[in-house]
Amino acid sequence: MAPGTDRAGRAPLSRGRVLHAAVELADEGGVEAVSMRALAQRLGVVPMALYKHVASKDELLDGMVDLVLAEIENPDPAPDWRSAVRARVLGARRAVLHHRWARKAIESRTSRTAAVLGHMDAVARLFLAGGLSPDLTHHVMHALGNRIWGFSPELFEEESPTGAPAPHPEQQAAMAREFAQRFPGILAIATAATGGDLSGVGQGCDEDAEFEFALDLLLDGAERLHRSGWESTNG
Amino acid sequence: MAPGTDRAGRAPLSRGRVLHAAVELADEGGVEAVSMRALAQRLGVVPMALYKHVASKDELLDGMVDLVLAEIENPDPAPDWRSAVRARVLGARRAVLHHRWARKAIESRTSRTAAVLGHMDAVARLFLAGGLSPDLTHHVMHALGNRIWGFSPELFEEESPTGAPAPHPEQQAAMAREFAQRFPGILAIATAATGGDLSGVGQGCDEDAEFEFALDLLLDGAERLHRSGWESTNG
DNA sequence: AGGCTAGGCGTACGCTGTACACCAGGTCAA
DNA sequence: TTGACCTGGTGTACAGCGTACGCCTAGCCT
Repeated sequence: MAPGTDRAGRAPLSRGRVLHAAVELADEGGVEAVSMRALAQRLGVVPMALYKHVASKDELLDGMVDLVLAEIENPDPAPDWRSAVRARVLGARRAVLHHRWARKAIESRTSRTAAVLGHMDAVARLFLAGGLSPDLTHHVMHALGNRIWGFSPELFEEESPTGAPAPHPEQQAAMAREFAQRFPGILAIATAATGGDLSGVGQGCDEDAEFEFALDLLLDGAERLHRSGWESTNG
Repeated sequence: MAPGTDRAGRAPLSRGRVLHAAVELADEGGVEAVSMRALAQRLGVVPMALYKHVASKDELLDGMVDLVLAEIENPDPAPDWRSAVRARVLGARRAVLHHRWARKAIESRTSRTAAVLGHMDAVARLFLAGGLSPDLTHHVMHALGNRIWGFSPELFEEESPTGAPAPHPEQQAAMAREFAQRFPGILAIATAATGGDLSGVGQGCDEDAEFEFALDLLLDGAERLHRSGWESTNG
């Protein structure tokens, strides 16, 4: 019953501690592992204690995203807007890749925290500083979409090592045959990516290359429009 | 106790009926309104009855997405791959816009149903039929990402008519001033979109125009690379 | 000394998905 | 005709979730 006994070795809670613990939890088990109860347990505290430091789980997730975004380092000034944007976005990508859950978390967020707005603002200003019109910048940022956070929508990705581990090679071959018949287009582009090896179709994508390809495609387009003095048709 | 009395006017359940009811529910209240219990109640049935027709809620959502995708009508054959892809994607967009929840549902889905693969395959084949190499097609489809479903990542969107309805015009003005100071880039591109009117910043985006802009930007890029005989650097 | 406040605790509510056992009605074979 | 079997709807129950509300204690400030 000595004061402080049962709480020995436990620093007092704080918003920062809560957020950092949540990030750790997510790093280990993904966003879905972050529940108020699990988080509280990790902090040696009762669930409701957390609410003295975050208003709700939504706000908790916002804070976690902010923490990830804070990892984005300001890149060296670049000679042109093209490479400046590129560097900033790839910087964001490093931060996001560092936390595998961040993609899903960012996509699910609906409110714009200061950190989120900050990054968007930074990107926008790089375009504007490069001479692009606000109008063109606006459209281009829409076109970039979530890619300003450094990730692409995962069209092909899969994560299904669950259930049937190996449904007989024979049966598997049959499925492959049916797949080839029904979805020849997908098969063609999937094998193109792996150079003929179609085991784990679409699994062998080089995500980094894919991301940079798309980013450059978009920036190329932006540059071309900018140079040709593009103006929005409704302006 | 006459047979069939308590079930009068209730057609027997079926996978189709379950799925359609779920879609209606989502149409009215969004995906988050679709719970097994709510769905069961709408069908005048006990929750567990649904599990005789769908394996799990995940599978239910898959089925709902399939239903939306089935609304995509095959467009008339186009003279060139460019407009063929464009037509198909805009067709998907019509279907997805018809169900406001579909975007979120598609994004959240992890497994690829036949309908999903079918659409991806159709798009891929349009590229291939147009003469694009499988390799380029693969990259371009990655670059298109979720846009092949007809929607862009919603960078700016918001839906927060909750809570504080009007935090005093004076206070609002102060917030606007602070916003302008901290995020001048965002402000610039937002006002560019609305032509100077900054009430409801970023809210006045013409989503359709924005989508087509991005789509054309990507297709332009693809066309250019195709014409210049692009080959992937790692091939 | 007395009150205020910040912060952790405990209980409880309503919601979620779904496992498991049961049971009525229909079909089909013996 | 009888009994087995399958299909599909029912009921109960469980574990987990976010969080509203009230209590209690320690420290600070007047």
